[in-house]
Amino acid sequence: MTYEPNEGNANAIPGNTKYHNPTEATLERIGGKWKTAILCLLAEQGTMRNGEMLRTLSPVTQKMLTQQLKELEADGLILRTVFSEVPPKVVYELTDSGRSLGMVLDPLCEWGKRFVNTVNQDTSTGKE
Amino acid sequence: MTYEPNEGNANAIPGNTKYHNPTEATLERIGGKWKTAILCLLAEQGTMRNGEMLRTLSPVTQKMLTQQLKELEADGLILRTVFSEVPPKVVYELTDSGRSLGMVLDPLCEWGKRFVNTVNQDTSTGKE
DNA sequence: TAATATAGTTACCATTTGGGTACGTTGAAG
DNA sequence: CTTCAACGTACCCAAATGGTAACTATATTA
Repeated sequence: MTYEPNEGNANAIPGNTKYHNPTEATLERIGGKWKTAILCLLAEQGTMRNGEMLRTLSPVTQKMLTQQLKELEADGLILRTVFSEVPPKVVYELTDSGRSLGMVLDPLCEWGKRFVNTVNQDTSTGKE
Repeated sequence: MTYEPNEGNANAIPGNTKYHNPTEATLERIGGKWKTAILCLLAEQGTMRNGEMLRTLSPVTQKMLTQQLKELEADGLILRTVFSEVPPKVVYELTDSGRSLGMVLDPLCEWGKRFVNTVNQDTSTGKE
């Protein structure tokens, strides 16, 4: 009942050869370099403008921010609203779907804190 | 209380410039292509040998499997036991730390199932 | 003598992801 | 006429990740 493996089980994603289970589908959507940070910010602030995020998430670059926001929007996790003003104004906020991610991001964060406190120090993956 | 952003907050990881929050630390450990599937299998089966996983996770390749298992071991999530026999025998199982990941993988899986059922069809990220 | 089984390793290539720098748009302010 | 603010896009490069095929070791079996 925990992770639900690949093909042939009730949770396999029909017609999808890309993931082996729903877990990977989720990971693919929150896996970008700045995505959890962005989702975090929006969850806390409600709405935010491009410039605000750029400053808050520094040293993210405009390009990376735009890219991550686009992907999150394409996945229906955030809403982008453009105001036809000059200078331009664009506001981002979570959709219901994006808000529902709290349920998964919370445990991720909790585990991360515990992990860092016990195993501690960047054993990570042996890379770098 | 949800995602906990970067630098300067109580959950920032000390001396670590690699992640912005504990969530990313977790993601880095479960983010490999076959890792959730492997953790899944081990959670269900208890212990497994290399060959078993190779068959069960097909079409994973030996190289990828070895690589993912090595990383999981380095991160303290699984235990690798070698029996000095011929032909060789190696057995893998979850550590306590690895077992505790159920808490985070479960919600990931649940969200993935719901996501697929609602937004459905691979909107994914616009790539591919 | 040669094939078998197990659990890898190594070299090499392709794809994906992340990142840097420069440029574009628009109307108002100086 | 030039500059600024706000929000991007285009182009190009580097690093990380995923994947394929060939090679290794050794006791046992045929």
